[in-house]
Amino acid sequence: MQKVTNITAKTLTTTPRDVKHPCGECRFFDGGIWQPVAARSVSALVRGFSHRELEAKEILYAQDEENSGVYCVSKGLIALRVYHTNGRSTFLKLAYPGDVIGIRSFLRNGRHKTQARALLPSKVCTVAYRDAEKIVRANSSVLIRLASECVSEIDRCHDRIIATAHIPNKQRLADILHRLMCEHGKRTGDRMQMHLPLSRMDLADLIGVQPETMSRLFKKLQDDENLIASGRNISLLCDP
Amino acid sequence: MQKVTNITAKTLTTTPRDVKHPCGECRFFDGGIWQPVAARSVSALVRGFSHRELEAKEILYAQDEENSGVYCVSKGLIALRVYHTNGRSTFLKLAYPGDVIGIRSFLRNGRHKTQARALLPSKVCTVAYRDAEKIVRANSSVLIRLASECVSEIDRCHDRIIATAHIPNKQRLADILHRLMCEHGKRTGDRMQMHLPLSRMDLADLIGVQPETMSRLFKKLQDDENLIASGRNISLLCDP
DNA sequence: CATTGTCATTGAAAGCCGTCAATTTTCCAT
DNA sequence: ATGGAAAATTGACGGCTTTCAATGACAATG
Repeated sequence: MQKVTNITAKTLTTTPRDVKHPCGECRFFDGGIWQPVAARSVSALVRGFSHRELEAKEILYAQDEENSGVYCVSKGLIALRVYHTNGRSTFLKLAYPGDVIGIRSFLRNGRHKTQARALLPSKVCTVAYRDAEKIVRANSSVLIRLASECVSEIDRCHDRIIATAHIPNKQRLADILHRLMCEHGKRTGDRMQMHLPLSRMDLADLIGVQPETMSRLFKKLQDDENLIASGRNISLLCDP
Repeated sequence: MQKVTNITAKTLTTTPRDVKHPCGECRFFDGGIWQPVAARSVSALVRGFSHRELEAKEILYAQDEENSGVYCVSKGLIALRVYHTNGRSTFLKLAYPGDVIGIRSFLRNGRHKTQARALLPSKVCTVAYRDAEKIVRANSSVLIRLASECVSEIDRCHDRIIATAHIPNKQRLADILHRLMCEHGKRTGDRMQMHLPLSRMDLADLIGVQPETMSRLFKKLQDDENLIASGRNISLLCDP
C-alpha cells in the first residue's frame, strides 16, 4: 500500500492516503475553506463530500432544520432568509459562488436559523457534518479560515446596521441595484442591463420596508436616477 | 527543573512550567476564552497578560488603532461605537463583564473598526497580541471558543437587523431599557430604579434615530408605559 | 459668580413610511 | 393559449421621523 510515494497522487490515484482533493477542479479551490488541508484529511473530505444541483426556488436547507454540514456555493445564487412568527421575513444574505454558508449552525452544532433557497439554478458542494468536524479538529488552518469567514460576516452585518441607520432607503436600493448589476448585468452601449434575480418582495425584505414602499422607491429611482425598470428587467447608466 | 511533578502547580509555584493561570481568580474563569489551555501555554498567557483600570469616559482603544491583543471585560461597562466620516456615529455594542472584545481585529490582525470607551469605571484584562497569537496557535480549543464568540456576535447582529426592520422604535427603546434595568437596576417596592449608564445620544445611536426623536420616544414611554425618567435616573414597573 | 460648552428638550413644518383597499400585471399550470 | 393565483402597483390617509431653530438644564472652568 505505502511502498511507492506517488508524486502525482493529488491528481491520479484513489488509494485512501493519496486521493484527489474533491475541490481540486473548483475555481474557488485557492482561497477556499478546505485548502490547504493535511494529506491525511483528504480522504475524510472525499468521504463527506457531495454535490447538489438546485433549480431556482428549490430549498437547500430549511429554517430550524438540523445542520448537516458545511456548504459551499459553486454556481448560481442562494438567498438566506429568516421567517418570523408573525408571517414577515427578513432577507439576510445573498450567497454567491465561492461563499460558504451554514457555518454558524455548523460551529454551534445546532439548527439553521435561516432558510437557504436558490434564486437561480445553482450548484452547492457539501461536506457532511461528521467529516467536516473531523477535518476541522485535525486542521486548525481550516478552523482559522472558518473564523475569518465569521469575522467577515460580522463586518457585513455591521455595514448593514450602519447603512440602515444612516443611509436613506432610496440610496440603499440604488446601491443594491448597482451591486447586483455588477454581478448579473451585461453592458449594452453606455448602459448595463440585467434580469433581476430578486423579486420586489425580496428587495423589500432586504432593505426592511413594505412591498408598497419598494414600488414607490423604484418609481422615484426611475424619475431621479437613470434607471429603467420593467418587471425584472432592469437597466442602469454606467458609473460616471 | 523537571524532576518533581508538582500537583499543586496551578495555584502555588512560579516556575515557567508551573505558573498560576492569570485568570484563576476571575469570576469568569470557567466558560472564559483562556480556559482550558495547555499547561505549556500558561506561561505565555502570564507573559502577555495585563490589567487596566479605566475611569468612566476613558478610551480603551481608538477606532483605526492597531489591534494590540484580546480584551476581556472584568468589571464595569464598555461601549463599542463607530464614528463615520460625516460626523455621525453608531453604537454597536455594550460589553459587560465576561464579554471578550477586540476579537475581530485580533483574528484579522488589523485595525480596530470600533472605538471602545468605558461608560462606567471599568477593569479590562488584556492578553497581548504576540502571546495571544501563540496561545491560539498551540490550543485549538481556544480558537474554537473564539469562533463561538464570533458566531454569537453574528446572532446578535442578526437580531438587531431584524428588530430594526420589524419592531417600532418605541418598543425597541422599551426593550433596551428593560435589559439595562436587569443589569443596573435596584428593586424598590414594585419598581426598579437605576442610574442610566448611557446618555440620550448614546441611546439614539443605539436605536438609530436622532437625539430629538429619542427625547420624544422617552416622553411617549412616560405617557404610555410605566416609566418615570428624570435625567439619567430611570424607574420602571417590574414585569407583570 | 459669571461664563462657556455640552447635553437635552420643545415646537413647527415637511417628508417618508406603513396600512388598507382596490386594481393591474405577471407568472405558471392546465 | 387561457384561467387562476400570486406578485406588483396605485391612491388615500395617518403616524412617525427628520430637520431646523430656539430654548432650557447642567457641569466644568475661570
